[in-house]
Amino acid sequence: MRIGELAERTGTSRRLLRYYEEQGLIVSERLPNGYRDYAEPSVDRVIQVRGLLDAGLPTRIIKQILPCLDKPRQIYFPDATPEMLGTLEAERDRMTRRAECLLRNRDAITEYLDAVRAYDPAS
Amino acid sequence: MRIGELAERTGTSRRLLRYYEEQGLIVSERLPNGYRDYAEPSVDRVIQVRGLLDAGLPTRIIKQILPCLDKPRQIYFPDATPEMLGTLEAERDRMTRRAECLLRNRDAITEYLDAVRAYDPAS
DNA sequence: TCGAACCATCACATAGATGTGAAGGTCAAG
DNA sequence: CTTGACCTTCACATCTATGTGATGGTTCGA
Repeated sequence: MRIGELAERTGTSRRLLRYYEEQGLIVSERLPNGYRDYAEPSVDRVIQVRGLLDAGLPTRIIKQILPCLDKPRQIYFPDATPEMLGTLEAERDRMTRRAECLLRNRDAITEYLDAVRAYDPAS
Repeated sequence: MRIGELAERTGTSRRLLRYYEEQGLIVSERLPNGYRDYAEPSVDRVIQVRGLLDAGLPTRIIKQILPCLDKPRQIYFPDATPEMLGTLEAERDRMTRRAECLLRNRDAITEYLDAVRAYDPAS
């Protein structure tokens, strides 16, 4: 598919799709006329990327995480240097802390909303 | 305490503490000489703010969430407009989605690491 | 009293994710 | 053959969170 369709299906501007490609987060083939040509899995990939960006990860880190997400699992073991593995572990832990922070605060919001509703059931 | 101590205890630059105050995320008294004077709870507050910023929330939203986090619970019911409650609900749901995204991807990283380690137990 | 170590405000710079628009190529349908 | 809707690259603008440095006031200990 061309960039317009991918943009529409992922709710992402064309500008950003090109940016993600520039950052190495997605790839595209080129049609004979120079247009970008995306395979079907690009849709999920872009959605993944957007979710991670929205959760505060920079493209630099997302790029390192992406190989972990490819199913069918295609692990290029030789590429997995010890530093790389260390980075992944650190990021994984950081993601856990982030998620905990989000859930903790989310629960506080829920509590707050419940309290307000108990006070004024009309809302 | 003055800004230097708060900075040290929260691992945050003085510059950022002043910025958070400007954004309405923290408050401070002033000493007779004009220096900022922070109460003890500011430490936790700053840590909260940093966690939420790191999880991708903009200061604008964090500011709206903060009143939910004050314990002992001090809910200013008259301030709770219906729009405000709607915003809170929406943000709460967004936080849930963010956390899910983080945990999902974190699990994928863990799987990946396990697979690599199964291949080469040395790492 | 002087210097070091705080503090203040203010302005300018940077980096990352994004928007916008210019200038121009491709293609299909009227 | 022209028009409109795509696409390309490139450059510049914007917003937010941050760094950095200038300029100057306060306080405290040698």
